[in-house]
Amino acid sequence: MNPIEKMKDFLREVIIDGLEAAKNRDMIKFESLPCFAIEVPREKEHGDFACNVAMLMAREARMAPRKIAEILVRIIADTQKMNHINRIEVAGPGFINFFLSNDWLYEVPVLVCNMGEKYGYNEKRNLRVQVEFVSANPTGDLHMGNARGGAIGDTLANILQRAGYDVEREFYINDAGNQIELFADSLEARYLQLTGHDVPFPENGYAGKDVINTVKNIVLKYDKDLLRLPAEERREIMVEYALKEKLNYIKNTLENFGIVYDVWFSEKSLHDSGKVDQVISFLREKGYIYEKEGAWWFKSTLLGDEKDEVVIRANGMPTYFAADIAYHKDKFDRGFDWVINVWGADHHGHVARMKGAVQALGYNPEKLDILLMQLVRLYRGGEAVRMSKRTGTTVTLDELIEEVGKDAARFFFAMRSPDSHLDFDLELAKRQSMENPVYYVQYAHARICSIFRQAAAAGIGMPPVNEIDPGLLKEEEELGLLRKVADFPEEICIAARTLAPHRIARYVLELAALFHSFYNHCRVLHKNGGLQDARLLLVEIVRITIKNALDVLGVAAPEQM
RNA sequence: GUCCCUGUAGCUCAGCUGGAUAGAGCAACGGACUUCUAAUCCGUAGGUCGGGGGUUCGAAUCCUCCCGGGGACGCCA
Repeated sequence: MNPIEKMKDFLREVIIDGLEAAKNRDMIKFESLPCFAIEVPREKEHGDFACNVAMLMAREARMAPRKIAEILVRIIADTQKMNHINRIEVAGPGFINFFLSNDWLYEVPVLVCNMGEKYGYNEKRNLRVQVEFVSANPTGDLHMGNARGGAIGDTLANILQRAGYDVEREFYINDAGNQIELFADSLEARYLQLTGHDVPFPENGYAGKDVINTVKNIVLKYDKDLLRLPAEERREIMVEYALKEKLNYIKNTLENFGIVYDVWFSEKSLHDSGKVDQVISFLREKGYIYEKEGAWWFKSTLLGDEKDEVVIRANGMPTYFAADIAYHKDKFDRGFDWVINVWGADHHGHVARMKGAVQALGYNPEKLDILLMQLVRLYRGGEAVRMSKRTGTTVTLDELIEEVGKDAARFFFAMRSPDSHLDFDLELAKRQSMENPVYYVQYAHARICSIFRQAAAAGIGMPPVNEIDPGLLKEEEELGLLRKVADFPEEICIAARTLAPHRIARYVLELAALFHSFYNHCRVLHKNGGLQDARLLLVEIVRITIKNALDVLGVAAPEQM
């Protein structure tokens, strides 16, 4: 399933057996084994895998690290059968470097071919994880921050699925609270304006043209009929209409961006069902809620936060935070083993009290991970563009997809660490295609497809895998590709563990680079039948891996460019 | 003022739970197409990892203090 992990486990066993043997012979003294690492050295001269155990044991064993390593290496060489291992050496401050024979790499093609589009998936863990992301306000267009959140969240969800988790994608709909009131005010003002009344627009209202368009649709549907209704009723009808339209728009746009959710969760439903009230009562009974200046406060300072937070306003209305507590209770009640929220960094102040609330509710706050993503700053030809729904001066996700393309946009967002502040220059992204490395990767895939087209045209087909001898692949470029392909499942695991979607973008770039290099150095189609078959097999597994990695990123793998 | 992120090659960024001589792309310069797509490859050059101190066998990575950039600190979400 995971060639790298398999090999690491094997070496780990070899080392532990060796250490036990040394202990039994009184050659190295130690009580317990340290938590040592088997890692892949950066330098090729340092072997295929390296181990730091000797350095970690030096203190307890009262022995120089190199000395420990030398004893261990000798014992391993004596007692182990040394299958897979060509040689072991001690290097640097006490690293033990393993040089493997290539036979383990030659097992990779069969594995990849058999797994096909499933290559990259690890064993099931029987753990359910929920990823909530984007959760944009349904009062406006999707902006660049939502785009980044979408790319990061969806890619992360894909990674977790392949790491063996059962994943659900969720969008939290903020269809309640103050902003909806403000949304209603904005709709009301626009409606009255469009039907010939001279009314002022609310100061902090949603001034974007998208709201005007929505109200134009309302006018098309109802004409001036709504004027005859009481304001409250009119507002209700308009909000319902507008939310429906907006959500529809959000859903469609995100689908165009390659994102499909399992669950759309309504904040309003938490209020309507009484779950917000219930959770506040619960916390009140537990002593986490107190009254001050007419409002009810959550005592988050008890749980490590800097300041307490209002949950029920003096006017009796619950805050967004109150609903969010109920929402997270609901998440854990649904039985998720791991809950991940992708939030913009502007919400970071909310993290500590959210975790505190989860703890107060009696759940393990470590099961909640909040992935903060730094904000996107948008530029157009070097000039900063302010992103605000209210002022309406923003580039929407639709426009981004239209201008830059889904694949380039998703790759671009996924390529960078969530922690990096992202300056996105639209002019640059459009003009300089070389700065969209997505083409580089897609081109590798298309090139491989082209080889198979050429082969087919010449009547050449790839024999069944078990009739091919991968051992004929001996060039440095070939071995490097095998090795890189073998890395993929492990790369997925690391990306999942560290919540680092950008690792996959970098991985597939490196894989594509190795392929392009191979392509320029080795011919696939030539006279020698055996080597030709082996190389066809090699590029086939590279193609599968590129395709699968691009799938993780939500980027298409074209067969022709 | 407090908190979060960030500072690595000219530019944009990697660097996994501390590991060996800090990497990639773009830009620059020099090469490679009668041969499976040159949207490619090969080579050269480019660094005080913002700065000081500390922790240890070992620090770009961890701690601390400064300096610079972004963001958050509301009975908004």
